[in-house]
Amino acid sequence: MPIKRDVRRELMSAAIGLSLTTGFDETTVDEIARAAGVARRTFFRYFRSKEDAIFPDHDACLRRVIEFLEAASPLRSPLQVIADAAGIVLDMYVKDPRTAVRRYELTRRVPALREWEIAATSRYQRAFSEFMDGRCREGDREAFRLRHEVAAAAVVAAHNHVLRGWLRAGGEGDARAQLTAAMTEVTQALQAWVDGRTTGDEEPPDEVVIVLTTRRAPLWRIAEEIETVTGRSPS
Amino acid sequence: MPIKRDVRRELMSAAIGLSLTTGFDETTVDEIARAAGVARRTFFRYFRSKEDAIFPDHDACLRRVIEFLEAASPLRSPLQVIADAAGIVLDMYVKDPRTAVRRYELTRRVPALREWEIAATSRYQRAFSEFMDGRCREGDREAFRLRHEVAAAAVVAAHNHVLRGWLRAGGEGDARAQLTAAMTEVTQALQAWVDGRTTGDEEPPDEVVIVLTTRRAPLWRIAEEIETVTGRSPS
DNA sequence: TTAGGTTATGTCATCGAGTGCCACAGTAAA
DNA sequence: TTTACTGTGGCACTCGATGACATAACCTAA
Repeated sequence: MPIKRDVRRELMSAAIGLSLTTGFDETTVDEIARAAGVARRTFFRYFRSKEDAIFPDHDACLRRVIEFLEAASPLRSPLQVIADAAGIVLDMYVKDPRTAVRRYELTRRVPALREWEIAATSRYQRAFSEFMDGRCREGDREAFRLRHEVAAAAVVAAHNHVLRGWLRAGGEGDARAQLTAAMTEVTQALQAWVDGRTTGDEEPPDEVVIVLTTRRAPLWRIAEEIETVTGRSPS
Repeated sequence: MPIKRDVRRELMSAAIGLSLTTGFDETTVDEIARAAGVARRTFFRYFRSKEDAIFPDHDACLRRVIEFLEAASPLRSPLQVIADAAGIVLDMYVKDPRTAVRRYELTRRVPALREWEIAATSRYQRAFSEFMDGRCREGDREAFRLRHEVAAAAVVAAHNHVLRGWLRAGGEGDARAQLTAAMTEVTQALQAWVDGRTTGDEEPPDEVVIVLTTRRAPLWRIAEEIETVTGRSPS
């Protein structure tokens, strides 16, 4: 039984390799197909375009991201969820550092590829933004859309920041840890605004008082309890 | 003396018009050129590609934005400066609402155009980010790059939010005022973090939620109740 | 095993975007 | 007028991308 060749993988590898040595524009689809041992027409059965062959995993990754978002618990903060979802994208790069770094070399040199990747990341951004819309109370949706779009853009920007740093370092270092750190910064900076806890007009922060009681308890009893706990009388 | 025709403008107009009626992919460069009364070869002397003919002003606008950034007073907050710079981009659309709306129709229908525009806006974003880097003390640059990239992404996202809203409304309404309002929100939410006044260590102010329940109630029931009352899920 | 169907691949033809090269016309300067 | 420059048209060519059709490989059921 002959081992089934991974034609798709071989085409991608040939596309990246030839583009790195000869240049992306200078490499024809014919050459890529021949290097992978298939016909030119077959190339276009695996990839929609020549650029597509350089980033073959974004489609599948986007699907995984959307699944992740849909499966996320409604109890979690939407901002935290999309910050986690960015980790799925990062993983796609991290799991094959060698290819990722080679690709990075290419995208730095070829504008067409840079724009292709920007378009790809914009799809994640859109998915993030729509997810946050969906997790929002319907009546608030319009009012919060700006915050959702900004939050999605911020998370994608933070992801790209970490990714580029890791790629510039040659694929060395703990990208996941760096992503976590970056996301912590971003979410802390944005969480309150995204949640609508700050309107920009800024009331002083309230203090949390948790009272455990029963529905039968009379009001004066609750007041008494709050007073002893907080040291002042509830207003 | 014959009035010199604005061939570039006529080509753009023909490209948008024909694409709206016949479809962008279905319209050939031949047809666009003929509609503008020039030869096919001339088209490519004015535009690098067919997509370029739909958005002919982004190149000049990006140059204006960069000039504005370089001319901005170093005394002003960089975040405020890029928020203002976004106004230059918005103005490009607003000064010709009719064309802007027609273009919007096109970008919604043609993925290639959507991606072209996303690539264009990413150039503004990059300019914003690099500007903030440049206005930063050299030693802080690395530490602040994440914040700069996030801030640039946030400003661009806010701009796009306002722009899309205005376009969906058919080019009616005071887009500039809406942009100012959106930028006020965004800058207030980000200013402290971008300036490094907060390190992200402190907690955002919490909101008071008082839950009256019984000790017997299961956790999911409480979560459900909080969600319906506050409109969002507890984290 | 064979027949029948499905899937992956190859061949061929065609369209159209984008580019290089050369020619020509109008215009301004010498 | 000659010279030089600029805008334009015509032509040919490459190559990305797609559709139509043929063929080979594989799987399944009888």
